[in-house]
Amino acid sequence: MGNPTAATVEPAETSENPLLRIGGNGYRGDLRATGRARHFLRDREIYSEGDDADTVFKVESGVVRTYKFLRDGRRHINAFHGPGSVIGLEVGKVYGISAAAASDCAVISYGRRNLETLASQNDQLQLQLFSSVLRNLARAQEHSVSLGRRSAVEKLALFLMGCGEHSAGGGDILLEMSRKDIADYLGLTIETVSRTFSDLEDRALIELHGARHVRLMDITRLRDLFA
Amino acid sequence: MGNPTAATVEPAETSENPLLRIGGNGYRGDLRATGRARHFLRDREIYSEGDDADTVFKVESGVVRTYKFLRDGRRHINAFHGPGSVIGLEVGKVYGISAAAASDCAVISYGRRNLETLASQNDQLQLQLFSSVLRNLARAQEHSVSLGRRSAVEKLALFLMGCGEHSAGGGDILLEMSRKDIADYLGLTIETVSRTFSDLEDRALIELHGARHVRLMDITRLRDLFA
DNA sequence: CGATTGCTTGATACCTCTCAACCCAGGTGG
DNA sequence: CCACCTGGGTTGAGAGGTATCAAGCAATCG
Repeated sequence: MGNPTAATVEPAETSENPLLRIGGNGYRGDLRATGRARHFLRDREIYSEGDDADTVFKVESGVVRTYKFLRDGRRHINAFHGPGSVIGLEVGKVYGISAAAASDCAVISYGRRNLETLASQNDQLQLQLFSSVLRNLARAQEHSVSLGRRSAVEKLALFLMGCGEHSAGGGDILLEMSRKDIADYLGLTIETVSRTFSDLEDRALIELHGARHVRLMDITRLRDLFA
Repeated sequence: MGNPTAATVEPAETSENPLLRIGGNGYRGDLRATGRARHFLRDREIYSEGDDADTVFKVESGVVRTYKFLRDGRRHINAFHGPGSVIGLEVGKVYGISAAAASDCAVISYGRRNLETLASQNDQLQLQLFSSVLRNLARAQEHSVSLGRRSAVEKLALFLMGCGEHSAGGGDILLEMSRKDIADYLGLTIETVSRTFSDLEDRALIELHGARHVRLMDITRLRDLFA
């Protein structure tokens, strides 16, 4: 951890995660089933909505964003995924959403088929995948509430608090993503995000040291902002 | 089907669903593990955020809404669940969201423990549960885009089209839910929902015969509304 | 029949978007 | 080393969409 990272990114859970151990000590099956380490530069596409969903990914470091486009170009970011998050699991043949690197990041990719056979033989792995999806769902539900019912300040305060929880400490946050990413995640425009940052700074709730470095100055009042 | 139902409600899938067959032909295990049929009147609570998540439900008929409250009373409805939908599966000890009957409805309840042991012995059931969660996630993601990036007309048009897909046909819809439910689902107010209905009617895209009975008059132009 | 509840409609306020200018840091090339 | 360009971020003015507050209407219920 210690990784200044995105909001609502889940804990690393390195210790008890079977996916990480596949191919490591203990596993004796087909080697092709093991994950393959891959790296993506910032903004590089990982998979795209509509593509054949033949690969599942687990984030190792950095932040991945999953997102969708409307026909007229409006974009919506559904989630930021930090270390430990599993993405790319699908019911159907194709991905229902796109994924790209929000920052430079490392992932492990697994062939869907291989993962499926592996999982059918390994209850713990199955459970891991299941809880991972369940966590993604819970996060999506939580975020929906923000999108549907919260104001710009509330959204941003909540977002920053989320980032703060996973960063090293002291309320110092290094944002991995651009203003546009944040806007598309919170259902706002860049301008409103920027203005809201300034607003929070005027109220002395945060300090901005450059666009990407935020310091949370008054956690209590920040928390009060979103009831 | 033929059941005039909610938006984004999934197909009944009665034929190939193991959950439905538990306790029916073939099953030989502990009887307490089988589902118990239950009925809920409109607006009756099924489970509540924070409660012990010891029961899983499968909707048989009617519509269930899952929702959350903010401290100040604002409500957000995350989804409407029609026949075939499974709700109440959780990672943690407690429910992360509340569920209530949006219309009178019938559900089958399963003890979590029982379901878990059952699933560990039954691959097909496991797969069913997994895909059910995955479908819920996909729906949540799709809906997020609406909440974050669509206008009131777009939201409502999309909602109505979703309802239409699952209703008997001919573009005749009987809404199971109130204006407030729709508003809280789409991230709007009752007034805006009402105005938008009237707006669509003025444009001759729909006809209203009472608040709950909607007829889609121009599917093509309705679809054009949300790009 | 009056009261209640859910829905519609109107007037106005407010929040966020849109369009536009500006700033700043970083990179390039003369 | 500096002029220039570029892209991301900030700020401003005005427009527009949705919320808010308030009134009215229809159906339901006691």
